[in-house]
Amino acid sequence: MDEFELDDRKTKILNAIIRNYLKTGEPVGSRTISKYTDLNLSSATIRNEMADLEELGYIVQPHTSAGRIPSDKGYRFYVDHLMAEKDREVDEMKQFVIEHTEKVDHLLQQAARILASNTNYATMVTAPSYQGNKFKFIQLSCVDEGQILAVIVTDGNLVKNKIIPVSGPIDNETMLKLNIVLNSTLNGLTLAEINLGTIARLKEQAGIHSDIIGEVLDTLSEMMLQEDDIRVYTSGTTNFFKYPELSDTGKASELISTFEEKQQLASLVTENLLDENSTGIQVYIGNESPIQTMKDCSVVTAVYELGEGVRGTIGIVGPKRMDYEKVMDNLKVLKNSLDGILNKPKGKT
Amino acid sequence: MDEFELDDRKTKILNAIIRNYLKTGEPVGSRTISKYTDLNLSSATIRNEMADLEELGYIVQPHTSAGRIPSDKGYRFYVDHLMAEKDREVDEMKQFVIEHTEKVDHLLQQAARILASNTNYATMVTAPSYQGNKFKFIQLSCVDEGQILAVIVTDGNLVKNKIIPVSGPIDNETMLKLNIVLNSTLNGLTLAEINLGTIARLKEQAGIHSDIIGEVLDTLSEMMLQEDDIRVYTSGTTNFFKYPELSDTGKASELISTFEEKQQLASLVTENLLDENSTGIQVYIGNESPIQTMKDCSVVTAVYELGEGVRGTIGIVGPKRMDYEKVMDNLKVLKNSLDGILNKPKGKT
DNA sequence: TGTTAGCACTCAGCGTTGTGGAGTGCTAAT
DNA sequence: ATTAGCACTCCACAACGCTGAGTGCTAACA
Repeated sequence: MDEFELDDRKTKILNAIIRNYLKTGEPVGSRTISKYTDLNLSSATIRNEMADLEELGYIVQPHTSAGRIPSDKGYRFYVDHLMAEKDREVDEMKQFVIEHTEKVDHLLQQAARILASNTNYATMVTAPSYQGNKFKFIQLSCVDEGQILAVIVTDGNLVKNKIIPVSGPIDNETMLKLNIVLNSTLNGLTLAEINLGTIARLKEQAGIHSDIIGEVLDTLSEMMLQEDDIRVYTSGTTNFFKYPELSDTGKASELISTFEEKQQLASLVTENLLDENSTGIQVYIGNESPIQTMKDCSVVTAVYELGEGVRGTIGIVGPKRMDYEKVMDNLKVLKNSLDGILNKPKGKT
Repeated sequence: MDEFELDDRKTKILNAIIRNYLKTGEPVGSRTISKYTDLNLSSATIRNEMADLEELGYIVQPHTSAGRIPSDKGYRFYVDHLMAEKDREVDEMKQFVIEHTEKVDHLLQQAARILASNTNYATMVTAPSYQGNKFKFIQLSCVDEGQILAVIVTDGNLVKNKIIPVSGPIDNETMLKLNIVLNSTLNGLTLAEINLGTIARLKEQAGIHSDIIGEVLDTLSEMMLQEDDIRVYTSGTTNFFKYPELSDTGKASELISTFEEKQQLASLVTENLLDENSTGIQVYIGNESPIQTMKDCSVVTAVYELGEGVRGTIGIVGPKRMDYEKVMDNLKVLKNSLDGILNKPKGKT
């Protein structure tokens, strides 16, 4: 649709402007372009074209008699049409992932850190969530007179536990029975598949201990709408200071706050997790981002899938003039490394 | 020792200087003091005394013809001798804690947040660690052919789990036996009390499945030296920008980075956890802090004890001219609220 | 002897000014 | 359609000078 309003020369000029701006961060003037590009045009000609491009909304002028910088629309055009695909920088990362498969927590924190130091932007990695995950195993045990421990394992081998207070002690036999009932009823179900019918049936079978079942199911549903519990690992938030356009007006510090309040980040990221099975990479430019604080930033996210249904997100937040190619490359590589890591045979000898 | 080199008047003047500086953050001049203090002295006299105080090392001059600001030694004298003890600001916090006892994670994050918004400094709260904690309950279960799940509960109701891969399937009976052996042998022991003898005995009883026992014990010891896994919740790191003496030279951004690398914070805090049973509040001024990044800050920490042996730390990091009274008050209150929370009867009706 | 008033000196902070460079838009020539 | 040239705009930055706050020192005073 849009791309027809740009002829070949305009496209080239726009491309040159953006590339240049991405590098320098300074408004770029007509003279610069007239030298930079292969099509040999004088600065005056460029000026005319730039005036057109500005009218079309692809670039803007911070003030009269300054060069031009890309608008959101300009950036969008760039990532959609102009950007080259590359495949480099694969090595380093791949190794890193393979080596540290033991602890998911550390793995992800590491991932965030490397990504940040690689790109010089702020990064975040959300821990896998239980999206559409099936039950594998549930176990209740008495730890104490008034307390029982519920442990829940899902298909992706994610483990969750909760201590449930009960009114009185429960004998071993009841415990065993409850376990059997729970396991046989719930096994193989996804969280979403538990409905009132299931619950009623469970409670019936549990007899006098239906209250415990209730508690257990509560824990389950807690797991479901666990938005607020999503673990988010961040790194390189101070990178915001490296970009004057962000660090100037205290925006950087707002952004850092946002990164500390991991909840918000989580929300940014969950919508991708749910909506799509698209394995693609999402780019939000400026106001396209759902988080207001980031209206002067670009956000690039990717979904990874550790194991069957166990999904998380990687994200990078930087200035609009971020190096999109590099960022997307990095994301792709990391995503590939993480994908299916749980299903792969362990690296141990 | 030191305090004898200061007569009464010098003490009063030093006190006035520091209090004033804490409020304003500006170097304080002789004239200000001559009006501020009750002892009616002219600015000239004050100047003489200030010259003395400077020679003694309690105050310094940022540059000629500027007022004086407290040195580290001055601050130290202040917190040790001059500071008034108060007991206010108890209300708000107490309530907060009582209401949200469900999830420790959230509780602590909340604690950090409130503390930060209360004090306007950066705060951190470390999650409880298993220091000297006793076993209460251990359970192995088969989740899969090649995998068993080990769940460990400690005295403080902290739950830890790990999935252990095994070579072949294990029948239910063996499982049961292993559980019994583990529980009966380990019950009531602290992590430190497991020695080679215990291990040997366990393995012997386990027979052919001693390898599993080995794995379990590995998990246990992992829990022990879990320094690197200490959870740290931070909040208000951007508060550093509120204090020019920190935000100027990019120190703030270094500090924020330090707060992102939670490991370092953990190390700052663990020494208190281990060394002392002192329930006191620690104050590090400037270079007294073990973390180099914080040489221009003061750090105040307190140890809380959620339950028997389940300890964590609360800490506040701010400029040297922080409001020590307020900070220590807040820490005390929060500490009191957290202390013994696990042992208290639940607030539910 | 301790305290005070007065004076000369220092220095950071701030607003003012002016200059240079980069960039634009427009017009006229090619 | 493209280009060269010119006048204009505006930001960035350095230089300047002023002001206010503060000191140290000396001389007078109780």
